[in-house]
Amino acid sequence: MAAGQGSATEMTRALDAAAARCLRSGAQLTELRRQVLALVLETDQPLGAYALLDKLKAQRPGAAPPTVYRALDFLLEQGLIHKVERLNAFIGCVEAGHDHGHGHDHAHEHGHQFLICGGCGATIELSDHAVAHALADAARRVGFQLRKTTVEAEGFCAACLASGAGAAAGAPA
Amino acid sequence: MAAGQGSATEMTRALDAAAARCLRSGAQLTELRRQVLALVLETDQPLGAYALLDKLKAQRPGAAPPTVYRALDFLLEQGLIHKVERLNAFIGCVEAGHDHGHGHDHAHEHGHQFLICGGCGATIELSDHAVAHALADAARRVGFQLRKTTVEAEGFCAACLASGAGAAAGAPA
DNA sequence: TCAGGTTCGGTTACTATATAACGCAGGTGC
DNA sequence: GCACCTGCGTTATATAGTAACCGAACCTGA
Repeated sequence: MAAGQGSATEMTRALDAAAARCLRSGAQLTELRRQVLALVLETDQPLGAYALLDKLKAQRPGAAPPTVYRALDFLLEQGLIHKVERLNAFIGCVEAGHDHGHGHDHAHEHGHQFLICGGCGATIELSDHAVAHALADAARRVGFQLRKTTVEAEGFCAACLASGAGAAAGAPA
Repeated sequence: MAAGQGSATEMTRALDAAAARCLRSGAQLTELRRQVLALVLETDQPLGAYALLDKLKAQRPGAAPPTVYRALDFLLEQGLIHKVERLNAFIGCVEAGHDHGHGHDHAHEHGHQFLICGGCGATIELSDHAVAHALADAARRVGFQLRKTTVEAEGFCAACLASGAGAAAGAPA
């Protein structure tokens, strides 16, 4: 359960695509980085750095905080994962799987958004251009040059609303 | 310098307005909360909880982490300050000053956005409806009920771009 | 006037998140 | 060989945030 990648094969394919993408940008997806990426991808929910560290220790007993943080920094730079600021946690980038020729240049991020369900903890990644454009417009209007955007929201997902989990908090009985 | 409120008088007026607003919502702006709010307001840049704690200790020698965090939680609930997630820091809410009759209900947040300058650290608060609406639309489209949104961006402010601080990072020579 | 609640905040201890600084191993180029 | 770079192990520490317990102040109702 909680598998972001359905099968080992799929995972391998995703990791290889990531490796290829790194190479194209002159970076190297080393064994450590590949392990950390695999751990992030195999959980489709955001994973804290220390939760990740615990998992990593199974494969790499000597692992310490800098071990994971360095790998995470690399993966963030490569756009292979995202950080969910509200949770101080990391999650695979949905875009990273599809290998469109140029990758995205992490300077030309099209923007992404996270919706975090307070009921079940599910985190949904959107890639809504209207949101990205509205923010870009607002920034341009005050002469601000965007480099990286963080758009996150907390609330209730459709499933939790349907099952009434949102009712208690959203509409008091 | 770095005064969000131009004068002591202005600050007092802002604090009194905040107190009035708290009363209306059945809450109390105690001396501690008032001190913490004043410290946040007198710095127009985001302030970390521990930086705040240091300042607070001048007035309240026994202050400890829970002292500030409890006050900050209260001020956040009242909508008097915001948390900048990317910085784990707190900043006064620009809206809180103007005392429009009903306050805003912190359930009906109209949404706000922060633009954080990587050059000078300035943090600009926007209140752009287009951004808020775009996000609300995107959420509704996937059946997600928003409760609280976090929209933050890092980049370069107009002043830093003009003085060339952004050139190095934004447009390689 | 006293028991019972509530809010507020002091205090101690702790957990969680993140980074600094040092150093070494392996590759690359001269 | 020597200088340089990247990657990472290792130790220590900084920063951020909470849990739990306690007592003071203040209500309230009997």
